Amino acid sequence: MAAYWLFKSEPDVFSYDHLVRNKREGWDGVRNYQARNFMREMKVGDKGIFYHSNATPPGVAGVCRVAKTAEPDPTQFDPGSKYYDPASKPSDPRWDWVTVAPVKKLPFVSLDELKSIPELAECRLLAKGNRLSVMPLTEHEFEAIVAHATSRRR
DNA sequence: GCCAACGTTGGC
DNA sequence: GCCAACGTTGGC
Repeated sequence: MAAYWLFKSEPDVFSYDHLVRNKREGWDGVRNYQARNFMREMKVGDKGIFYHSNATPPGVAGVCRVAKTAEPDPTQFDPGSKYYDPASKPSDPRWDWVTVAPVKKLPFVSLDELKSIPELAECRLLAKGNRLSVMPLTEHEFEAIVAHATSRRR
């Protein structure tokens, strides 16, 4: 059964349009164990909401999918990378990435609008102090976001 | 730029 | 194992 996820990215660094241009991308730089463990649960074909954080305004930009399951994130071994982790050894990698691909760009839904969607009342994204860059969504939450983005008048 | 939230680190 | 210090995230 397919699962649903939310991926955060700062659009100044990597936006949904970048993903569309690149066709697929390793989701690098996750250095949080909880987020990493979620990525390890992902299966090919799982759907994701692509969220722009640290943006003006922040919000949802599109739908993506998991194109490849978790494998070691190579940036952890690259001393020139901002994601370099000297404590991680190739023989025992600490951090993984998954490969994601674009599915459909959505009309932008700002964080303010997300807060108004009743189905998202329990969503971790909207919880105070939430900093997880990768988190699970229920199918219900996923569909509510897509429906909100695509059904409203523009 | 500020600051609240929260994860990680390291001394003890 | 506790907890203070520190770093990062992310909304504003």
